[in-house]
Amino acid sequence: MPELPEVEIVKRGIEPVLVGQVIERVVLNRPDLRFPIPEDLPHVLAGRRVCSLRRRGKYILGFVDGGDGFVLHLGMSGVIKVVQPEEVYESQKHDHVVFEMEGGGRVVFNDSRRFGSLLLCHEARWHMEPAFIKMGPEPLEVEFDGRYLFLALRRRRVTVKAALLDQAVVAGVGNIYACEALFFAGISPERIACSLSDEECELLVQAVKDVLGRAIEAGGSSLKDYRHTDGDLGYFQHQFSVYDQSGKACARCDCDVEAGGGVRRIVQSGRSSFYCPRWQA
DNA sequence: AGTGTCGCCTGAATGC
DNA sequence: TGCATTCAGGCGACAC
Repeated sequence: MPELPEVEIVKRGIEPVLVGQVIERVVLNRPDLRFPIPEDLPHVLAGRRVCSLRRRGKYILGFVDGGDGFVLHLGMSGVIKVVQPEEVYESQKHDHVVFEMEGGGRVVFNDSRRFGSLLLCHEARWHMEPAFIKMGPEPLEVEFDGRYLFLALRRRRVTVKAALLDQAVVAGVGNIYACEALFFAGISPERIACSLSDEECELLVQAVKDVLGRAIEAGGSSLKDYRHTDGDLGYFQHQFSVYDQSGKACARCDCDVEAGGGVRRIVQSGRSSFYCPRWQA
C-alpha cells in the first residue's frame, strides 16, 4: 500500500533512468487502469526528454521538454520496476505500461489491482488538476505545522484518524502512517478532529513528520506488493509500533496483554485502525 | 461544505 | 480438493 514514503522511494528509483533521458516509446498493454489511459499518451511523450520529476502526495509527476507530462498513482498494488539496459527482463502478469528509454533502460508499471492511474498533465496546469487543487500541504514541508493542523481540523467533526487520511488536510498519509503517527502522539484514533488542542496538534504534526521521515530512511514498508524499483523490499514494516500488531504489547505503557491489554484493532469507516487504548487517550 | 457510503480490482487467506 | 466468501484499501462519485 504505497503511501508517501513508498512513493518517494519509487520516485528516487526512477529518477536516474528518466530525468535527462529521452523517452523512445511508451507501450500500453491495456487501455485502462483505474481510469482510461489517454490514447495519445504514447504519442505525446515519445521522443521527448524528461526534464523533471516530482512527487506530490502519493502522486509522481514527470514533465518533458515542451511542458507536457504525465501523472502517475500507484493505487494499492502498483509496483514500478526499473530494467537496466543490459538486463534480461521477463515480462510479468499485470505489466500494464512500459516506458522504453533511448539507451535501452525501461520503466515498467505493474499493478495487479489496477487502482493506479496514469494520465497526461501539462506542467503549467498540473496544480489545477482535480487531484491537486484541494490537496493539503506536504507533511515534510515547514508549512505543515501545529497551527496549520489546528486550523484545518477546527471545523471537522470526523475522527482524527479519518482527518489524517483526508488528502485535503495533509497530503500523502495513508492508513499505516496515520496509525503510527497517532500512536507516537499518544492520541486515540477515535478522537473527534476538532477536539484536539493546539498542543495535541503540535504533537501530531511532529509525529507525522517523524514517522514519515523514518519510513523513508528505511526504504518504506513492504507488506504485500510494494518493492523498490530494483525489486528490493523496504523494511519499515519491522518497525511498526501498532499497525498490524494486534495483541502485541504497547511500547509506551505497561498494559497487560494477558489481561486483554496491548494493541487493539478497530474498524473506522471501513478501515482498520490499530492503537493502544490505554496509552492513546 | 462537511459527511457517509459505495464500488472499483485481484490475490491471499479463510470457511465449508 | 475445490469452490465460495471475506478482506485489504485510495479515492472519485454520489446522496444527503
